[in-house]
Amino acid sequence: MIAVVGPTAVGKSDLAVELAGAIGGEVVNADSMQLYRGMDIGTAKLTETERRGVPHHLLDIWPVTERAAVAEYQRLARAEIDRLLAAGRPPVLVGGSGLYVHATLDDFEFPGTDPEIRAALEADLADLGPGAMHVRLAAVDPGAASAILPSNGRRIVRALEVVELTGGRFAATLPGHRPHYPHTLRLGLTADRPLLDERITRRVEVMWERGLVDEVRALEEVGLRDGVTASRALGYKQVLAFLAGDVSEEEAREQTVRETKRFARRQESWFRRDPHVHWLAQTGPELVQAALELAQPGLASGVGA
RNA sequence: AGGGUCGUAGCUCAAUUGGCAGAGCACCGGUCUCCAAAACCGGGGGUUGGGGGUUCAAGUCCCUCCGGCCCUG
Repeated sequence: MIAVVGPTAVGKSDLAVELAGAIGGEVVNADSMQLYRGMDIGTAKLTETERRGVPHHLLDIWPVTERAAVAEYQRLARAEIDRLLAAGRPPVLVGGSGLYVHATLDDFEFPGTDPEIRAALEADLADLGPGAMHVRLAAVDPGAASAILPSNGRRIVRALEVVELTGGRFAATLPGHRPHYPHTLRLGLTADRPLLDERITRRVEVMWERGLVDEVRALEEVGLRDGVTASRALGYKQVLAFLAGDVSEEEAREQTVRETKRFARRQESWFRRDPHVHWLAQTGPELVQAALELAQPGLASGVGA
């Protein structure tokens, strides 16, 4: 199996198609926002033509109203990967959602979740603020409390949920990178800052040209505004603000560019920590060649693993 | 040309009667166990347009030069 990771707009999707085509594999999506049905332009989802006949999995599986869940994704992704491996079709996992990739590729177990407990805790957070919730966490799980900053309401709520649900402690630090799938090549794509920034700017411009605003309008009809996760996606959030009259269209586009650049930086810092990643900075045909050279020995011993 | 007004971080602007030059955004870095395109944290940044003067002390007061804007001719 091959995994292609890296910041947004470096060219992961295209490389994944090239690689899958070259080795007779199939693509598995690891992009949290491409999981949503109808979010095409803003997530830069490859078109049918661009997929060039290579089967893609885990795209368009959730309605925009659904709240995303890593654990659910992990289940789906591993099922898909296992199926492909069994069929002798090397999976090419591609996406920039660090947590999703990590949870799929490495040993990573999520404690459960409970909608009622969660809702109650979120209500408390809204009423009392993160500071008070942090005090509460410190009383039941001092270890988690010391690892989570008092200002980070979201993580505090999750920690309290896990403690309440399991009666145990909340692991507030990520597990190491112990591969769940042996013989997996992790390719990281990078580009120099100025180049990446330019690509991001151009990509956002193209999204507007292709009709992102109309896409968001259509999704608004099916409940995008109520989608806790989807409504916060880059581009979508800004266009929703424009449609609500809070900002001008120009501001919405500029904000999207800025936020996307910041996001790309967070993605890089996430993947940089994974010691298994082989980084590639080439572009064009050289990139595919370099990637394949790394992939071939891995495949020779890894198919069917 | 004369009169007025402004000039402070990359950008927009703060800074009592003269008293340690700051904030937002941008930029850079980090954290991350079910909303992760999320949520959160840290950091570097300045000859206060130039020069001179007054003062223990000048972004602030005085002179001069440069630049922008406004009014008048």
